[in-house]
Amino acid sequence: MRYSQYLLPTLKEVPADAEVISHQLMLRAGMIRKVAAGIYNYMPLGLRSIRKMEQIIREEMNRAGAVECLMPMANPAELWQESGRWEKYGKELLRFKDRKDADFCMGPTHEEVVTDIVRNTVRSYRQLPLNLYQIQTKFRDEIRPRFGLMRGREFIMKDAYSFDLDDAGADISYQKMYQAYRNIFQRCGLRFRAVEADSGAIGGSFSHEFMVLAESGEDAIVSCDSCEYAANVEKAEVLWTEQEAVAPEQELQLVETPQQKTIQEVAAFLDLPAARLVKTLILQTSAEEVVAVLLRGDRELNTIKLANLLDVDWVLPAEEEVVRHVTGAPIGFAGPIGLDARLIADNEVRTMSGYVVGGNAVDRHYVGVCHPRDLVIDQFADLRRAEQGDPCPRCKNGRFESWRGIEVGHVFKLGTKYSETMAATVLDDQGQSRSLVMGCYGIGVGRTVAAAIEQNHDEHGLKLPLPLAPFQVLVVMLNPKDAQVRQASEDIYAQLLEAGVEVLLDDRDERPGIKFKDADLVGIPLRITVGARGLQDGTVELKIRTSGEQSALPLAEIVPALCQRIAAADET
RNA sequence: CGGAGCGUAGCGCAGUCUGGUAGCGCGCCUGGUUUGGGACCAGGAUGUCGGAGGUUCGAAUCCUCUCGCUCCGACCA
Repeated sequence: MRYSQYLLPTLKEVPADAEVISHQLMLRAGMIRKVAAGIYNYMPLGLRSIRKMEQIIREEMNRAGAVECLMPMANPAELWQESGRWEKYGKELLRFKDRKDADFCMGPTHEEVVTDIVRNTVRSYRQLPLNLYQIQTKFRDEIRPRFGLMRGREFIMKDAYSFDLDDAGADISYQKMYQAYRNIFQRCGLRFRAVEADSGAIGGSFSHEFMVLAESGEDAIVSCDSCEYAANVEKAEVLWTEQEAVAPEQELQLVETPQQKTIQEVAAFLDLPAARLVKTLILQTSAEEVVAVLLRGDRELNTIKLANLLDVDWVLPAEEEVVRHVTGAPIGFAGPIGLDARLIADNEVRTMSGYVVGGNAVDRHYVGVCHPRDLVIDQFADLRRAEQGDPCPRCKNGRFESWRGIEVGHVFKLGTKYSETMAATVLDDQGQSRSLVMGCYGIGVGRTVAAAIEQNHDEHGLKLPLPLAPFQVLVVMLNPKDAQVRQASEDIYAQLLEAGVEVLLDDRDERPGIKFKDADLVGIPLRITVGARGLQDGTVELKIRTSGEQSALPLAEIVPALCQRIAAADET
């Protein structure tokens, strides 16, 4: 491709509404342009990277035995009503009517449609297992789209759905996808972790998220420094080992703590570490129950663990009135003694004694608190958020490291949720009708490219790894008016094209500085500079974008050298 | 949906408090000089000041409504 004929609108300045680096760079490098909130044009350069990503996914999915198809973006309401999600999905589902006033939605995911395909076409267990996937544009009317392609409303996603006769088969399908995903992200040259995840409202027994490690990630994850265990902090278990309760040594005392509300304030006022305090969180659940949770003062509640424990959809901090009602005091002095609510404590509180809690009265706290002497705790459970340094719940030797991650893929074992409600059954070898056991597997295509940029850039621009780079080679024709330079550049360009290399020739009539700056910004991995200076002694310059390494090579050697590098990268 | 902020040239912004008929940098166009890291000189084009209504002799500026966008939070198979 010739730059002079291409559309590659680079920006010198950082667009004001781009927050994260990948968004800024994708705009500046002319890869994407915003059309509306969370909706983007994929400009020629951006599309090339997207296509590269898609191709890697396609190859690995096919290799894993999945079959590509393409489902419609416009989904009829009937299918969604049948699964019950027409009502449940809420405003994120973009709904519209056709000319006959029939209800439709833009597909945010395709369980319903794919289940419909399979129930209409698959009758026998002999047709199983089946894994159908598509690479397609999805629409979710996100409350808050942000970060460019990272969280758009319209976005390209690869979604796959597996169908098996039984659980054992579904587990095999799941493992295949898990491995395919590892291959995909490895081939992209990304640093990532596959983490255990909360399976959320969709239910199901297992679920892994594929997280690209990046500071700007929206998810917090922990991984063991000595074994394979890694998990989203929403899910990460906290190891608790049975210990003898420490005998109470102190007497219960109610002390004055004027104006001391927060854990930090109370700890400082009493001159105790926060770990000697126990905080009492008053929470409301979606089942309209009020519960009190006890946690060591320096810990944080994992609300998902609590919601799962209580089997409710959500828990939220109670409103001020509710807190006043159950504690008899304003926010900041809640304590478990004499409290009118169910008391649940984190495991860690089991062996604590002689601690400090709120007094359920203004400016009062109890010190020297011990259970069960002073209060009765209804239940103990793993409720706190895992932290860096916590011992690993699997191998018990390692410690947690913590990371920020960008969720680029998710594999789920779905079970029979959709096949049952939508009557997707096959006959087994006994002639019995059985509900299919499903799995679903998503990869955010644009998000993965964005994540790759988060992980691969410097102050000058993109440093995309070769497999995702829009072009493999950039030939910079320094002065197109110099006949020799033009001829040499054209020769190299023609030879690279001939060799099947993806090459961009910068034949613009621009000053060298502009060409170099754009080259760094766009970040094509291999850059050849053809200038009068080098040609004098028959050489051109090769610069590797990622390493910065530069070398002068004789004209005759440059094309073979490039081909060799590209071939070498393909093998890894 | 709660909180905060922003809409002025293609992009980044000033001007708004204190009303007087719109400006800067980059980019763009023309000519010339330049050509290995975002050149220089000369000339030029570009705006319903997000929209509607109001106040006023006069509104980018004040008031009301509205639309869009961004950030924080909640939310997120």
